[in-house]
Amino acid sequence: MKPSDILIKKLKHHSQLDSADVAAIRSLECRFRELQPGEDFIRQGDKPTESAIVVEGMVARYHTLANGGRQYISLHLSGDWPDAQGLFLEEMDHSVCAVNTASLCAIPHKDLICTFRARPNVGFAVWRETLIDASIFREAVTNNSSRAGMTRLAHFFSEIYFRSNANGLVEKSSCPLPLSQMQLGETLGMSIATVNRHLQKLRRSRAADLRNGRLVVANFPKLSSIADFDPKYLHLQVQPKV
Amino acid sequence: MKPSDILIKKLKHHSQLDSADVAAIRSLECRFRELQPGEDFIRQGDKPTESAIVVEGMVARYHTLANGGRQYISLHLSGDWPDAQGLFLEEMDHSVCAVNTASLCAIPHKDLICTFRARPNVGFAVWRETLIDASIFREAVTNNSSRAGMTRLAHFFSEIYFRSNANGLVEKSSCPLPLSQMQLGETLGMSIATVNRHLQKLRRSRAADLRNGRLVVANFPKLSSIADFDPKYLHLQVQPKV
DNA sequence: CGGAATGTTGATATGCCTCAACTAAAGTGG
DNA sequence: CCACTTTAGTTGAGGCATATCAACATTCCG
Repeated sequence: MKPSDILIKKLKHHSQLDSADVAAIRSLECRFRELQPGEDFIRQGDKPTESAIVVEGMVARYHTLANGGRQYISLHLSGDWPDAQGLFLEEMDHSVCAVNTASLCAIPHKDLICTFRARPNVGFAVWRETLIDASIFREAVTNNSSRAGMTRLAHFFSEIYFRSNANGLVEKSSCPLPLSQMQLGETLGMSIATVNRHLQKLRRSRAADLRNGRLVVANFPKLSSIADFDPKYLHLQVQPKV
Repeated sequence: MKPSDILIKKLKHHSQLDSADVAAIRSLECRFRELQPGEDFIRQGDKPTESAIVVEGMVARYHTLANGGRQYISLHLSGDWPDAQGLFLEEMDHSVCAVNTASLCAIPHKDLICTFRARPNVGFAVWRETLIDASIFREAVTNNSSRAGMTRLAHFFSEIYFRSNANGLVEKSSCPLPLSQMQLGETLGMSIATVNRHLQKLRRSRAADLRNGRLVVANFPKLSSIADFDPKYLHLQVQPKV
């Protein structure tokens, strides 16, 4: 599948595009880039000149803290647009790195903006994409601020599983999630020990488990109910087959 | 000052608008609405048809939790656009309420979108505004997830003070912040008791204090340093006079 | 095969939550 | 205008969840 087709498919999840819009997207030139696990795509402080779509693998946004630590903000799957947030910003306020081996496809901002001028609907679709991103950030605020450890972990898993399903990445009730427990902790704002203990509890409850870089969801309804998960904030239509 | 002028001023903080753009914004019809303290402007689940600009007072976004509790996501000052996030979303994933008495000015989505089609630059400016919002959400994730209580409170105060200053709301080293300690707790993900204790410590340190609905910042550099605050994520140019 | 990264477990410490009592301030009605 | 009620702020005691630290097991990788 061509990168632009991945993108078109994603945008069509929530937006109407006519054939001219689709053609405009297809005609965008894009620069391929393969990243090694942990490699940065763009850093806090950089001035972005292009935006990238994830073609394969998983990519993460993160903040670097004063003490050198990391706070992961969001994860991005194939078809996601992890730095559309930089489209109209002078300077990156966060970094974007590959979690596992990932390939991205970068489109210059000027080409994008040119397309948005010519075909406002394409701009609106990408704008909507950035708004859904923002909605995911809001949910992360709520999740990390007001849910107990166990619920928080389960909520995070529910979201990843739900989004992976929408992106066609679920196979045999599991999806890729190549995070270490350390990284999980840096995502959820808890220590590695706590992550480990909650993870074991979740495993024993037979709702979900994280094994070999994959999230295995044995019982999604159970997981969602532990998680207090309501997918409305994802603004998607596709529901996982229970 | 006309509502559209407040908006134009805000957008010009970060975007270039030519005279035709300004004229297009000025020509938008807007419906005034006054809200009582605590009153909702729009609720989670509603289907938004218009977007509002804060003219006066303070407005907040929040999530309603399963247990009936609240998580405040962000605060909005005069000139802010607290539900631009709903512009391209079918259904609100959060609510927006007035914190104190507030007046808003609501513009129908269809008029806005029409303007964006005619004058892409206006759309890009508003888009940028929503991206700055998203950047503030990201910082809230980091603040609430990985900073200790004291630092977290100080960071929140620093942000409000900095943004208020950019919006011309600072007078004699203080700005409006009509939140109860309860609401502060629901913003920062801590209990009211903890908020109270940290607040007192901050007061004793003579960096900042919250009195009579105003945030009084006696020593902004000190507050920022307690807060580990770096305003880059706000993507503004205006710095408070120290 | 050796070393590094990751995961697991236990012991201890501590920050924060919960609850409860109390004070202070603000709003309300007689 | 005062008495009453309500709301917000303050303080203390106790307990729990989570952080921290340390040891050890396991897996991964060169």
